[in-house]
Amino acid sequence: MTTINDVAKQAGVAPITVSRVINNSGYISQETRGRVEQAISVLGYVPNALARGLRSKRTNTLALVMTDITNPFFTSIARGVEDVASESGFSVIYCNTDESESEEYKYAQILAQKKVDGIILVPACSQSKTVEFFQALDIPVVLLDRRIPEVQIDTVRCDSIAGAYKLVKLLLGLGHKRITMISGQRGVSTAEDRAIGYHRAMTEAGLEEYEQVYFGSFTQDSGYELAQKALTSPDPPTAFVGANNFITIGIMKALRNQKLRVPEDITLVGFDDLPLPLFIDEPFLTVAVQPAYEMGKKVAELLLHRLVGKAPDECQEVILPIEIIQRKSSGPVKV
Amino acid sequence: MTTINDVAKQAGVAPITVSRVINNSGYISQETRGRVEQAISVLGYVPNALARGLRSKRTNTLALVMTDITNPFFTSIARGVEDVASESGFSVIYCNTDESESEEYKYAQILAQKKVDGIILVPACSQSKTVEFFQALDIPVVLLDRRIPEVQIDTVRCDSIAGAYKLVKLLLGLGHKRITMISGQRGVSTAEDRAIGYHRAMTEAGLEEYEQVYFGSFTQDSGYELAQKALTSPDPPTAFVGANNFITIGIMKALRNQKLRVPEDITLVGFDDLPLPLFIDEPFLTVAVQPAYEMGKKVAELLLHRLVGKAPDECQEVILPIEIIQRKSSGPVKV
DNA sequence: ATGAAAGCGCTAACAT
DNA sequence: ATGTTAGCGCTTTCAT
Repeated sequence: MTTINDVAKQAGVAPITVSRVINNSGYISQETRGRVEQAISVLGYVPNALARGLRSKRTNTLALVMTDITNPFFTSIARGVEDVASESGFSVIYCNTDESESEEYKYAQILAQKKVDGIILVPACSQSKTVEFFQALDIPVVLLDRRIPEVQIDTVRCDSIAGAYKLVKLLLGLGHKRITMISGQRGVSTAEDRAIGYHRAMTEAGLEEYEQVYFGSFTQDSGYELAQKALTSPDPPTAFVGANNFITIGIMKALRNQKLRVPEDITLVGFDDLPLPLFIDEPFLTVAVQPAYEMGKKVAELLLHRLVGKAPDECQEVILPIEIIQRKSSGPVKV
Repeated sequence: MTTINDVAKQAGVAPITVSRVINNSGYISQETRGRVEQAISVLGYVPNALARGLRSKRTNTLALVMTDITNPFFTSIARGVEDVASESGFSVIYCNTDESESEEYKYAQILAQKKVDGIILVPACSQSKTVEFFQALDIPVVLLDRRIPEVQIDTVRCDSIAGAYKLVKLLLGLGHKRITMISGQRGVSTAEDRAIGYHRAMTEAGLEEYEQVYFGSFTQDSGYELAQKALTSPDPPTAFVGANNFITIGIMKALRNQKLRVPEDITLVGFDDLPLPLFIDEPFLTVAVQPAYEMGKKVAELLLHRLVGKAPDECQEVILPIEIIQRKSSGPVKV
């Protein structure tokens, strides 16, 4: 294996000079730089990141720990993170926890061992000890998408309460009263907050008696099952709100299954769009859209600022806007 | 930061003894092991993977370099790789090249620097110098999904020629003659092979004069544009074959755009299914399905065997079966 | 069953 | 503008 010493000999300089060339640090004469670059190229030298990291205590690596890498919402986020990180010379390690605390813990161990410089975490649940684990090791962490109450930590997310509130308001405006929300896991802030926003809108409209929220998980299967349950209840809803894209698709399937047409027979709205490349039909769902790519960019920027000490001491909470896109799936209540 | 030396002092042993405990290597008395584990727990010690890798020359890390991480086909592959790797104590670094040779080169540099133990590569093109780059550095590489001619290297893929052949045979059996294939990039084996399989079936049927293959890229946009072109040609096809899932969706959109119903007005088949969670409609496309998850498992197994020297010296080519799933989208030719 | 010494490849700190 | 020295945290090698 070619090392920095081999390059140094080949170029007739000291190893530290080679180091300065490959790091663009310190003063190097044009002439010396040329000789070193020549030697690097001749020998096919590739710096050893392990040695660099061990010595310098920086790996130029971030980690993005997500709960579901198959969800296009997170894929878009990942692109945003990657774009910003790579522009600053950082690489990104992607980890998928599948909403499991134990998987999250497993990755926390690995990432701590690998000495990544910073971590972007979508916590699997609010009780997660992962943040404290990293903070104890002095590894900067930033939360993404979901908040954890009672912990001082940088967070980039959207206002799920407001998003759900607006979505339900829209339904109320269409005359709906029996509105059912199908949400994600209890103990996950986005699932809880969207239920809170729903509750707020319903209460304001004096419709407490019609309130119906099901908690499950952010998957199609869960959405399907809970929608089935709601549909077979004594007083089935005239409108559904899905707390994320997969749940909403699950609800859609349940509706199809019951031969209910959207929006002719029943109304359906949800959180998070699906990207165009995956649609065969024209997009027709009325949705609350979170700016996933921008969330990824923003969270990476925030973390990178932290790393170079450019961020203010107190922790920041960045709330990005949710946009309601009204399409065909939301119709007036049928009588 | 807590190091192995701190743990050693705390436990009253030598650092090497701590090393043996955390690596489960060599002989350790139960009593010593207990004291060391106790010390590790008390101090919250996390081993430094950089130091370990630097010294031991193994990082227990694989890389999976893909061309499009947003494609569910690759997401499934990634799961297969992850499952096998993690079972063997390896972690996986995921890289997305977006079909770009220069991105591929960029990641090659990073991965070589990080000293990953082995690499699974979906080459962006057949002329890629990436394989030689890694081989020169003695880093094991295995190709996935796409082959590179004239290079001796382990490969796990499906038989695209046979898959396309079967798909076209099916169309011929339905009475179609004017069959158009929309394929991916020239110079990518899957794009070329699927065109070859098409050609073979058409030739066998004596339909050379009807042959029409468009090369573009494996994206929805490309599929859309090329399908538009084909539809506005003097002699438009009665059936389309999309060379991957995104292309097929693009074709579908072009058909919608022309108010053509599938399969009543025109037939559409393609490669690679879309996973159920993303479907709102019941799946209705007739497709040639590659066993993505198994491909991922298989390629990871092959690479891990290479790493421990369990694989035979000569390189292996594993060809997994393609399954044709016939659904509603393929109908008889309209007269 | 345990330990001592050395060194992996690099860069921080301090010269010159 | 370039070099010397030392050491990051660990495991290999060789002892005992």
